[in-house]
Amino acid sequence: MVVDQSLRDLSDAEIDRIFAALADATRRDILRQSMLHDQSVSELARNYAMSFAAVQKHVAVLERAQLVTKERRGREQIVHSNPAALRTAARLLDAYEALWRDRIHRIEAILDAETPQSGTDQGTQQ
Amino acid sequence: MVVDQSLRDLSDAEIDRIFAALADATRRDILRQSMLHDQSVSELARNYAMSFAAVQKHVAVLERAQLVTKERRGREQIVHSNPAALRTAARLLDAYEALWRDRIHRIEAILDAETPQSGTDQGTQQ
DNA sequence: CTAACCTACAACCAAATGGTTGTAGATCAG
DNA sequence: CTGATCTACAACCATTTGGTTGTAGGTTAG
Repeated sequence: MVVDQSLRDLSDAEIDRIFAALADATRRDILRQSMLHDQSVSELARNYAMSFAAVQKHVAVLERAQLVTKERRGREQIVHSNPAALRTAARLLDAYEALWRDRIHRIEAILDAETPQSGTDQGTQQ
Repeated sequence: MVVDQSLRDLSDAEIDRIFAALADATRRDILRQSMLHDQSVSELARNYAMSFAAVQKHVAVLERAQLVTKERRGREQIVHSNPAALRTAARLLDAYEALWRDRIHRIEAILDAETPQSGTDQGTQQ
């Protein structure tokens, strides 16, 4: 799958940017809003009790993390969400969870080796 | 499922802490190490080109995000990973992705309504 | 053209972050 | 007991972050 390859290509800095961008409730909401439907920066800004410039900065953070893209339309800048980056982050977390599952399996394997069954005993030390 | 409930219960601040904790390569590696097997803070610290105190702080960040827990064992503090918090984050990202899928479906529904079939042409203006 | 609107960006500020060093308390080994 | 080890925590520093206000330029409406 192509998804796996994109995971390999991710630099630490890129992953840093994605998670850092997600670590703010306002930005998560902006991302959510822009996933529901594309909106201009000023449309987005009206939803929040902060200045337009602050929202503009939040959008810039999401953009550097490639979670959204901007597209000029006349005097407006339309914010499009980019689900690919989001999916990348989700798959990365899945990979960490897989480590855990591997660990569980390793432990189970050890336990199996220590309690060799009832019949085929500890005779595999070659 | 219990997982869904835990998603509802998550405050913005808790989610902030989880993603912020993940937004640092050293912390992600500490998390990874502690998923492979439980280790003391000083064992973990030997892997990184920074002071023990710095690693201690990173572990504290992971702990506040509930991505790891610490357990005293004699003079050592053993770091255990907590896959539940990781899973929570992954499910949260899945929820965002679901928004996107809903949007696609909404658009498809609109397109279906506008092009009623291939046979019964543009005759639907009531 | 003029006014309103949308955006970009700089300058500034307070608070958080990521690192350091240093000090001190427990615990273990000999 | 003594010394080495593991941890906790404070103080400090540079940088980043999240907010503000202000200025300026491009675009649209009337």
